[in-house]
Amino acid sequence: MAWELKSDRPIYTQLQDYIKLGIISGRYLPGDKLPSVRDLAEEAAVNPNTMQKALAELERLGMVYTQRTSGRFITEDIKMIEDLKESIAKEHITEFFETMKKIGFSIQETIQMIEKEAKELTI
Amino acid sequence: MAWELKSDRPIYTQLQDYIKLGIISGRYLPGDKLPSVRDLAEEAAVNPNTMQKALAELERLGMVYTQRTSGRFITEDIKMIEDLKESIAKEHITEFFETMKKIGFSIQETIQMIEKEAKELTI
Amino acid sequence: MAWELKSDRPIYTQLQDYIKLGIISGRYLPGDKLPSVRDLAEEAAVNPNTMQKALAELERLGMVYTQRTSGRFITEDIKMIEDLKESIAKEHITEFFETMKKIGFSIQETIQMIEKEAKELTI
Amino acid sequence: MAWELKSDRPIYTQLQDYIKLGIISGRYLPGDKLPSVRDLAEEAAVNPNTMQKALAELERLGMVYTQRTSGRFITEDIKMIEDLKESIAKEHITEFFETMKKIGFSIQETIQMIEKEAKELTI
DNA sequence: GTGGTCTAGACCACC
DNA sequence: GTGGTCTAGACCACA
Repeated sequence: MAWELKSDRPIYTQLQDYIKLGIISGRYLPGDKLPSVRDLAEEAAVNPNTMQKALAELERLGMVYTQRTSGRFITEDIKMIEDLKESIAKEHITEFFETMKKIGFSIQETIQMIEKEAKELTI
Repeated sequence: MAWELKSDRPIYTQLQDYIKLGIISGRYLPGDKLPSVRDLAEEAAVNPNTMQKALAELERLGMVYTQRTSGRFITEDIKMIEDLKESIAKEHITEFFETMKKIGFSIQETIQMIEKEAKELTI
Repeated sequence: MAWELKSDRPIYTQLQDYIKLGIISGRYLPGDKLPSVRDLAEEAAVNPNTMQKALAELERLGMVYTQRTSGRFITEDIKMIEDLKESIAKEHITEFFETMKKIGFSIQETIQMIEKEAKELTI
Repeated sequence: MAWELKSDRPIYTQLQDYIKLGIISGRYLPGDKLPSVRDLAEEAAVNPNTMQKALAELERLGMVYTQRTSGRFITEDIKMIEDLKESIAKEHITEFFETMKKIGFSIQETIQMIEKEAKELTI
């Protein structure tokens, strides 16, 4: 994983985003066991407390759950994962449309360009 | 103008991007006079030398040209502006596709989602 | 090295010319490491920023390349060096013909004089 | 005439060079009357005293002579003019060879290049 | 008042 | 120690 952390946003929210991405992209599968907080923290080069905070938040959201003594696991609620995937995608889509609008393209023009670009990418 | 400058990338490149955006979005029209280096620097809250560096680079690219003692002007080469607009749009499209791919959507799925989203936005 | 800097032309362009001369004359060989910006600046008795500006321009032209943290190196593109050598020589030749023309010698007369002078110099 | 004066060499010597050039290039003909010191000074945008100094030196060299009450005239000693022309040309030729040597060309190579260039210029 | 250049001095990331 | 960036402040030519 990348673990590229920027300084203009709280670290723990970025950690959350990376883990969420791991879940929705299928790298972490439903029911899988997550690495330990300590291992994840080391991997991301952050303080374990920061990673702990990120995971606690994800747990509050129901994305992961803890089994005492045996570790943290990815939720098995597939619908929740699908919903998260969709909502994150929508965020990026909205942001993308806004960027294109700033450049000077309407939604229609953006659609046209993206379809054209898609054809070139899938040749 | 926004002039939101982050610290994870050289400021002068960000200034370039903002000015490029101003040109391709039509806020600065071909042949228009740009504010003076000093004014732009004050507006962006950076050192005049930094703004100067950004503008010198844009000049090298042909996006602006200088009339000594009277100021800097936006290029009147409309094709160049259109090309820049398109290349910047393509960059964002490519980046967008990559982001969606990370989330777990193929190009085809992304297209479908974006068309669906576009319909909702244009209702 | 000479580093004789005049005040009727930007210093950084003169620095560029000196370094170019060093490259085409073979004093700096392809792939050689240049002295550090600071050392070159001290040697030429200019501000490091000025030397940096000169080198950045040479880098843009492809005459030198940078390996971050380890230094700047002369291009290994021998053809580029040969081309530069030739173009600089042509500039001087053209300028020389113009000077001779001002004095009142045609190109043919200049050729004759220079051949005569060459014979005397090579006796 | 150009009258481009640099600050890295005494002005009056540069004025001498310009006038010498005028003489050897035939713009001022043997026996011609020179403009007045005042007019020449105004034309060159220098102090009349400076121009006076330049002319006095040329007079000492015999390049010009003064007829009281009627002004300064170009020498009618054609041989002197020819000699001057030749010596100035030789200076430039010598300097040119040195420049080419710095670039990395021998006298022979320089001759070859200059003959080649001359052909292109006289096409 | 405009852009352009230069200096001095500082801080940063990288290895 | 390396290149890279940034700021502050100064001076210049030009019209």
